Amino acid sequence: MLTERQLLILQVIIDDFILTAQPVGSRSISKKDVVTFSSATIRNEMADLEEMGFIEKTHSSSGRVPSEKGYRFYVDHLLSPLSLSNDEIRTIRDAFDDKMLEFERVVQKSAGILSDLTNYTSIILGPEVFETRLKQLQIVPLSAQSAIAILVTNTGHVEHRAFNIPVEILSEDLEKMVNILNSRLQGVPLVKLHEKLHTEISDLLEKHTQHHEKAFSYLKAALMDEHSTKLYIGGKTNILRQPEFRDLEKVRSLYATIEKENEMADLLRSEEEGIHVKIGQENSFDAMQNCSLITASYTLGDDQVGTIALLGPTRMEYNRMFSLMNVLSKHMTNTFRGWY
Amino acid sequence: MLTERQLLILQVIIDDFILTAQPVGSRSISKKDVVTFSSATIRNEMADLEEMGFIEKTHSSSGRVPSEKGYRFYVDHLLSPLSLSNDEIRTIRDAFDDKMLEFERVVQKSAGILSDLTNYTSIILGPEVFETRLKQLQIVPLSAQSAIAILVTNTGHVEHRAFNIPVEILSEDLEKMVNILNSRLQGVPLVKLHEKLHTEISDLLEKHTQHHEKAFSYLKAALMDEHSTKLYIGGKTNILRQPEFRDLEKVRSLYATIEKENEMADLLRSEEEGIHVKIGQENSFDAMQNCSLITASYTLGDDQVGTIALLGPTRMEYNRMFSLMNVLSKHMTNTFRGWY
DNA sequence: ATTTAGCACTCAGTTAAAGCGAGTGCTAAC
DNA sequence: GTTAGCACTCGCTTTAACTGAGTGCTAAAT
Repeated sequence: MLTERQLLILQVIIDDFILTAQPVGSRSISKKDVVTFSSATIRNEMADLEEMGFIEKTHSSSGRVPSEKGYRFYVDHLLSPLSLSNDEIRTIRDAFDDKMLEFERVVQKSAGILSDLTNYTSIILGPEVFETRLKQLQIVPLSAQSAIAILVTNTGHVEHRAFNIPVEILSEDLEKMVNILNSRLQGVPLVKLHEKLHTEISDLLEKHTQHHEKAFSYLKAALMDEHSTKLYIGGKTNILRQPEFRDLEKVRSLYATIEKENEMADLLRSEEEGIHVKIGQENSFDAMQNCSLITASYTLGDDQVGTIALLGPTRMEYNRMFSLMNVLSKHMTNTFRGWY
Repeated sequence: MLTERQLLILQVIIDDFILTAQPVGSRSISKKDVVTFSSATIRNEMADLEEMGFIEKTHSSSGRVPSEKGYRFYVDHLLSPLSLSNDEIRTIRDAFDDKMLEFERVVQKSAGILSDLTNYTSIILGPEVFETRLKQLQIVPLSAQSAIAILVTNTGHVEHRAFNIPVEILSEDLEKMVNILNSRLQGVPLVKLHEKLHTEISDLLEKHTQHHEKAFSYLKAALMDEHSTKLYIGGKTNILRQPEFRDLEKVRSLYATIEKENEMADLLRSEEEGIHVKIGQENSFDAMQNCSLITASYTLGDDQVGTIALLGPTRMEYNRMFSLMNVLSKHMTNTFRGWY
């Protein structure tokens, strides 16, 4: 177990390193006024802390740098909650002040705020689509040969897709069909739309002419695209600000990782509710070796959970980040509350 | 005026530098088998070319590097048209093979292809919205208090916006209003929508109850957002591949410039039809000092003109880029042909 | 038994000097 | 007009010396 003094020293080292990104030496620790003992004593303690694996040297005669184990301990035990500055509070409040009524806008804005306030890269994952249901289907004819199918969900999400109208189909037929589909499919969860379409199709075909078959297949193709959960990313170029990413190769590989939308989404999805951190190696991706990923959950409606995440170097201002993400996720949840 | 030999030497220097990014020396030029004369002769000629401002030294005893004037001359007079490789042709053809019916998709895909094929950053500007007209307005009620306004244009573009329904308004009223608006506004150019709304408003108010006023103002707010021409950017991170952007500060400032959507859009908009290059200083932005911007126009419908652009270091493979952008813009124009 | 002062040692980083090599400009011969 | 030859330039790379922040260890002080 760590003594009080070791705890203090570890805290000072990590705080200092987070601020300066420079290895911390015994002398600079002894200069802090919370520290009353000499640099020699600190050196002894540091040797112990190093043996226990909380800190490391970058070379034999360098100051100490937190190890991942050190960060983990820091996050778990040494984090003093930090209250946000007035500026930060104001920024967030103002952003949520003007009534936003669309999920996309809220999320986009949140991602922007988070990355601006932190200088890291923010990633927001929408909630699972399990619960999203079809609200209405609409067809807007553009010309004799083409039309746009518009799909509106109960969450206010709108998807649309242009498609060709086979020549033999009249616009009244199309309209009739949409009416039927609407009456049958309203309230159906999007994920079940495909299967439902298949079961409904037989009814429709019996009742109507063969022309419907073709129009229907077109319409289906138009609507059955991906309803995948999208990732919203903010402050991508902030990565370039971090001294640990001086190396372009690292930046490149990190970008490559972030851009794998599916894998990123899976990663975020797998997080539990509440605020969590994955430090360095705890992240599965190689390119994230020197990164920490802080995740927090927000709630949309009663039970749909989404994730906001912050990607930065392991040397992050964890306590400020925690406060920020906490406040932001609450704002998001509040904004969404009672929407559906 | 330049002699044949000087032209040849200039050509070889620029071709070589484009390939290697290294200053080109007289000896390496003399080794090419199109070159029959000795390095000493070449040195003399290079001295002349330098005096005329077509090439430069990076230091007193270095090989030569093309100056911006050199690039300009090269682009204007020395460019041998290059036919694309089969791979490139296939990539483009395949991409345009599956019938895309939405402007956004086509443009997004084109930007992707262009940046993938070139390893530079592609920027595509949509056509002016002058001609875009309202096709249909629709309201989908989500709940008693909220609804989504959907606006479809004759170009198949869909915009939507959620808005609150004031308590005193019934959904029938809303519906009635949308019907009226549709009958009045169909075919109105989007840019005139705002003014038109103001002239129509008096009619409406006379004919109907005061409640409409409030609903109308909400609806108006929902629809009157920006219909600004969007920029589609592809291969942003390709910038990092270029050796001239080893310096993170340059990358940062270039990103900052690109992300100023409005200024970028203005820049592209100001280009004339056809293919053009702006080399280095010819670009107004400071951050683009070492960059060239190649622009090409495409046509949508009969007269709406948009711009595709390629941003890279001045040391670009101009001839390949010209061919690519030529082919791509034609493909785009073809795809759009007869849509509206 | 801790704590601390003192000192030898380590090592990244900086500076300075030396050597290398790609390239030039000039001159004199072809 | 062209070319071979040669002295010269200058960015790079290597090597060596120096600096300074920092360590570990020992012995004295508390």
